[in-house]
Amino acid sequence: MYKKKSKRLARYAKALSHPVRIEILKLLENESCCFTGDMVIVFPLAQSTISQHLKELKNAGLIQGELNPPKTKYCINQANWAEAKALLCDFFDVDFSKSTCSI
Amino acid sequence: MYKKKSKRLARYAKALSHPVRIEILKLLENESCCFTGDMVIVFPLAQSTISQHLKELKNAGLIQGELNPPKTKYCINQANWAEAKALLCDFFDVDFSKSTCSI
DNA sequence: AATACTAATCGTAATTTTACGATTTGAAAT
DNA sequence: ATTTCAAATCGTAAAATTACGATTAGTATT
Repeated sequence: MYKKKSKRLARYAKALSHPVRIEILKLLENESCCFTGDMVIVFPLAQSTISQHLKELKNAGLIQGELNPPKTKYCINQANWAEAKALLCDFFDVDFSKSTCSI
Repeated sequence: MYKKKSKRLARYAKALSHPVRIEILKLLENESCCFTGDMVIVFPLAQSTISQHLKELKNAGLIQGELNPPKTKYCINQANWAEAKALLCDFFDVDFSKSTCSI
């Protein structure tokens, strides 16, 4: 049907298609890790709604949750994050392999 | 509510959240321009469905249509395309300003 | 004026997304 | 054994997405 790359990219893009999910990921980028409760405080949404968005990010593979009862600690799934970045850079013709060039 | 950047990025990501829209954009990247009819031939979807997807890409600002009756020629909206690229690079910490460094 | 052609729009159905409150789960502390 | 707490799940409603066939619009051509 569609190309594998297109499907994977669309999948990641879908995960990024809601502002709260963008901001959750930004938070995890900065803080490296976060509890669900922290996000419920930060964002003006019900706890169940935040959980739902976290589940979607997890299903898309962008984050992973580590059980730490009664809390859950979330962080970025680095492998898939890197894949998403690579797919997007490829799509937009960004040569990210040179992005560390300092000259 | 949400940060302006997050909303814009989410908007662009949403446009990219369907495989056929990814492939339409790839086609436009390669061919630089395309008629609706070309895409109807390429993709296994009804003409009305393709039109719908083109409308979404147009609403998101990623493409623009030039009336050329009875045909319509679509191409990438370079300004918004650049913005989407910049927002994504910023989000993924890719320094795309250095992407042309050849050393 | 009538016809032909492309593409947009309309109407519709099925599915998915988004959001919420209420309930449940599962481990820790009392 | 109960209670407590965070987080997941359930049930549900409203809205949005995706897809299709049918119709309409608008320009060229005959």
